[in-house]
Amino acid sequence: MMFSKSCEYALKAVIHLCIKAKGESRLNISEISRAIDSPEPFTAKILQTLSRHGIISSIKGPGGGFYIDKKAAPIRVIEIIDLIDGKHAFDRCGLGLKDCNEDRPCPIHKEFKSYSVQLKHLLETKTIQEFAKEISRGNAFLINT
Amino acid sequence: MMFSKSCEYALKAVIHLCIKAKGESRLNISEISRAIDSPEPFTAKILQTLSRHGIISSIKGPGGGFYIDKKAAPIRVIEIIDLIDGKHAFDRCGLGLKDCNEDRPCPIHKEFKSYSVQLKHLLETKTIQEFAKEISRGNAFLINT
DNA sequence: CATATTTAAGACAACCAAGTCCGAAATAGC
DNA sequence: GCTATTTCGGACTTGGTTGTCTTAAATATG
Repeated sequence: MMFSKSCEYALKAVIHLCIKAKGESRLNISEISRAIDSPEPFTAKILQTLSRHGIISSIKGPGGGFYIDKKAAPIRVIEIIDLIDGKHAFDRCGLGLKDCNEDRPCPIHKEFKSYSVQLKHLLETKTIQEFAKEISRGNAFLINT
Repeated sequence: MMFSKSCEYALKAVIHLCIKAKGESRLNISEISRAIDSPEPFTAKILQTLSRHGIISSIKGPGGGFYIDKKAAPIRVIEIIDLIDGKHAFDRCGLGLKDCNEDRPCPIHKEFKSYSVQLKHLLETKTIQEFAKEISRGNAFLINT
């Protein structure tokens, strides 16, 4: 697994919010977890974290729920990964060395580096909104049939 | 983390054996775990698994230990990963979907696929012996300073 | 203001990977 | 054959991630 379960749910949830709750409309926890096929209370925890850090917004009380602020900038995929899984979650040494670098590389360093550089660039430039658009168009999906 | 701790230790251990215990000479558990900086009893478990599946060889008793059969074919990196972490450990869906494919992709499927294909090819063609050579030449390392 | 609805927060439980321990089996050397 | 050494195998412990539950806080509505 590239990312933790928490991170997978976070990515799916924010993508779904971008489609269904941009601006005025809101979605509550049960609607979200149903849409992305995730355990409801666990999803609640993750949504709270995302909200606490300002990646998504929330409103308590009747008619409340979670939503994406219309005026907010597009959300880069890397922001969610850094928040949930920690920085450099995906570009650590393949053999687990703490200090693996060009000067003192592990044997698979060079090969892995070329991938993680590409991957990092992808995650830093791609936005959740772009993914949401693919879903809206029916070109991609968040759950299995 | 790309691979499990078990898999990291397995890769390091087999690389080390390729350097120090090819043919007649053997290394025991404490020598190996010291060389690759891993917990001794946990490393023992992993070496047993590798031995049971014929990736490395072992001899019990005084002067015994683990070694790489000189006559055995070079060990492809993928063999160790498949054994320890299970098949397709590294090319599962980035969002955790069970059935994610071209026909019904998750939004990050296409981008991830292009990496996992490259990575898979690398792991299927690179051998432990090649990595061992890099270590022997002083161009790569298995532990931090 | 009372009530229903919804998120917030923290404690708790279940699960799995990581790591330990111990007795059994094999074997080399005396 | 006895002893020391070493791997083998299984049971056990620990720690972190995943997932649940319960109570509190906020707020919309009548």
